[in-house]
Amino acid sequence: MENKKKLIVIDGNSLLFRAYFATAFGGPQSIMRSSDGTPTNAIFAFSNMITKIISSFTGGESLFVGFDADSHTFRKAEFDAYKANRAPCPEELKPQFPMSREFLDAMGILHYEESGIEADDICGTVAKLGSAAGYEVTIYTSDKDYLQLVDDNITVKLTKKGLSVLQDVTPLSMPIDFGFSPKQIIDFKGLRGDSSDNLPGIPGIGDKTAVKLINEYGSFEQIVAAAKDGRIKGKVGQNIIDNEELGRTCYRLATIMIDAKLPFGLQDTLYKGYDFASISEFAKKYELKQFIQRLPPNLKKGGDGPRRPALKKVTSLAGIAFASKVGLAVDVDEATYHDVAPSGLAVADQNGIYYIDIESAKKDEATKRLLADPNIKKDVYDAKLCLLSLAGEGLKLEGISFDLVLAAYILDSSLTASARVIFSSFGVDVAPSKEVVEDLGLFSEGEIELTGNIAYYSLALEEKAMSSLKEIAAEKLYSEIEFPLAFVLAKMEKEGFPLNRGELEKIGETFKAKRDQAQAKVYELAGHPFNIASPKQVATVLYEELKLGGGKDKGTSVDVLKELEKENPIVTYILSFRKYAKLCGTYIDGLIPHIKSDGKIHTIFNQAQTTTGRLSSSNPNLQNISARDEDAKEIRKAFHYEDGDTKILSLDYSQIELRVLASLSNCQSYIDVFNNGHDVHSETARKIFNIAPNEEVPPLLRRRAKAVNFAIIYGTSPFGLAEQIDGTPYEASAIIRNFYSAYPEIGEYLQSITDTVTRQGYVTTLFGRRRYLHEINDPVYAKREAARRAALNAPVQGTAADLIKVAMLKVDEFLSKGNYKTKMVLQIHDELLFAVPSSEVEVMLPKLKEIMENAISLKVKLSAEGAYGDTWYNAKD
DNA sequence: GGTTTCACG
DNA sequence: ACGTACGTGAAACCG
Repeated sequence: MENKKKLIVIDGNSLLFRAYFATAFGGPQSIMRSSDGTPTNAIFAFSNMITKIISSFTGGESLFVGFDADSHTFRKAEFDAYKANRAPCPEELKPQFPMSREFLDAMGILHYEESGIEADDICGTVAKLGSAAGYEVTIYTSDKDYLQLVDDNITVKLTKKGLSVLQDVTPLSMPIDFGFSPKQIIDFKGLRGDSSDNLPGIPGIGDKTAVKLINEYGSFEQIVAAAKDGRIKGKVGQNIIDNEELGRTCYRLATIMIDAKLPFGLQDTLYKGYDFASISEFAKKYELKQFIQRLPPNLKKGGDGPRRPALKKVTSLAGIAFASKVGLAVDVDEATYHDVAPSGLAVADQNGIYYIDIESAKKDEATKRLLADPNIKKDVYDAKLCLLSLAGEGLKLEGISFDLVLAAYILDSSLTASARVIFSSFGVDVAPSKEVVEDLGLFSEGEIELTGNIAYYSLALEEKAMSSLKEIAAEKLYSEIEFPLAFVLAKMEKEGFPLNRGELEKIGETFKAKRDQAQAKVYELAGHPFNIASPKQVATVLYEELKLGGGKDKGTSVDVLKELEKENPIVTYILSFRKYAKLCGTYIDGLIPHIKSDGKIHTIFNQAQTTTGRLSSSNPNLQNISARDEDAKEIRKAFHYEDGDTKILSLDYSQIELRVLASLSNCQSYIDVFNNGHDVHSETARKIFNIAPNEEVPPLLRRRAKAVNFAIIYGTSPFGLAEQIDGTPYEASAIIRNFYSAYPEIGEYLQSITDTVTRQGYVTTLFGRRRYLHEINDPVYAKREAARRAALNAPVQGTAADLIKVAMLKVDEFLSKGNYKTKMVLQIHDELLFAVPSSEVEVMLPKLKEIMENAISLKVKLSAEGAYGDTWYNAKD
């Protein structure tokens, strides 16, 4: 069969309505909006649908969207009640109609509307033009009237549920699904009417009668004739005769025009691709963050964005005269660069982009010289990844001068760490455009082009990024903290942290045994086996079968199950199963594949991930190894060095976030608690519960005070605190009031944060790291409040993150300059772990403690506590 | 791919 | 009257 040209026709009104209601779950108050309150839910779903449709385009397809212009149509002129029963358009949808046209313009998609005729007349005309010209036409709509257009070339895709479930209607499927042929939908509407358009049809005729009559007599006119000559008996026949004209009117109104005069032709519907600058501006304007990622790069029109030279694939860099500063990118998977070798690398300057495969690079003296030459500066995207993935292939890299991902992270920590999104924030698309991929002819070559673009634009954007950093007064945060830290983290990742596989497996055996015991008890008490790992099945057993907690499904989280424990011992066993299953899955079976041939785990420290400035750890995450639960922390015993010499030193900041809060708020009485070496939770308990200095603080009150201190950092709410202290919100708010009267400066400080974020839309840490809270002025109260709490927490959590980063830099400098063998191996937010050979054990603890405590100067003393251990488990007092 | 649960700070 | 702690990553389920 020949390949027919494709034409997609979309009823814009119909789809936008669908898009709105498919995403307006919580009512108008909770729909998605941009930060100025503009509703964007329908646009979000509509644009996703369009990108999904065009994602299958390979070039040469046509695409058209028709809209209603207004309610003045020829149908309304003929029949005053036409569509008179329509519910008014939701207020939140109205502004999204012009936005959808804005979207289509930005995407380069032809759309049209005209006063007097409706979207279906425009779409019908375009579809039939396409059909006549032999196109394979697909119409997207939720309106069944369109079925009259179905022919050998036209398929209608009816939305069934939301926007994702579609029913294909073809000439073959129509009689099966609807009981008549496409043309007969009009006859059907003449008889039956259409309640959504307020067309009454013939009184007394419903779906069944209409289908029956159509099958018996064929068309509306033939049915009228049959009624008149008595072939249709009884009330039905009489009704047809009495309402002949009304039926005929309905018939006419249900007929879609296929000969509307349009000011454009079929050839104008050819989709020529989108302009990246226009569409990224649109996405930015309405804060559609994920949208850019979904854009099919092969449909981007070339020539937009800053110009760049064509990429050349080479097997040697010999003879190429590069500038003294180049852009460099490594073609490697960012999640597995410790294990999986890169495919190649790209080097670029203003005049050229060169890609060399990894095997050639390893053999090429010119490449090795360029990479290792500290005098040839390299601008990169993700220095740590470049450094380590090349090192893994024996390629030395020196002279890294700029890291775009870190600069972008400081400029906006909320951007997702995907290269395409980050570069798009500078107005550049690094995904290769259609022309380029076509020239190369091979899909896999896309990665090569991407690498080349990243190399080129990392260099090209340095100046722009640096001046933006200067504008927000964050160039020091970049150049004195984040950029140098990348090299420290690279060392830590490369060094790794030892984990003994055999011992871990042995610990795993005991966990598995306990898990299986718990499972057996659960099955026994439930009377049958089921999947305890499935929250749904657990809920069925607990609430439906055993009728616990009154038989009402309250969820299956730990808090809920703890409540139900006294009702039935099965709950205890379910909790036990959960715990051991989690340990086996995540910490035994999950960690084993990450142990490399050197007996170590090499995590990845994500430096441009969190919104607050913290690091995160992945592949695997070594920042959440069990520490609280007695059984679970046994796992830490398997982390140790095998040489019988190296000890693990753990040093952690005590109450770092509360100290930061004391300093930021300049609350002298709170500062004094720390500077006098007192226990902050006990002192807080004394203040808020009025405990005399000569009295002991009861453990319960200390626990409650601790919860209060945390509540303050997290953005207090009486309800949330009440939950934590097992009290009432009333009690909790009294306690919070007591706290603020004891430490008034803290209350004033937190209020100032609320004011600041509401006014300027972001908050900053002590080092000028910003966090934007776009939702702070959201019309939805809950979103606004969530943003406010995050804003209260961000300066505290973020300053603590900045602080330990400075400490890490100072520690690294100390260890390097002193030529010590001690290595810094892990960072866990307020804690640093070191591998210390016995020869250095004596000097290290006090020295590192001192460096950490004096890393920066706050209004409050810092304190770091630590201990050595043979294993991670023992590295504490 | 989104949701639930749970490990950490 | 709202709906209720901040920041992460991994595994498993489920549609």
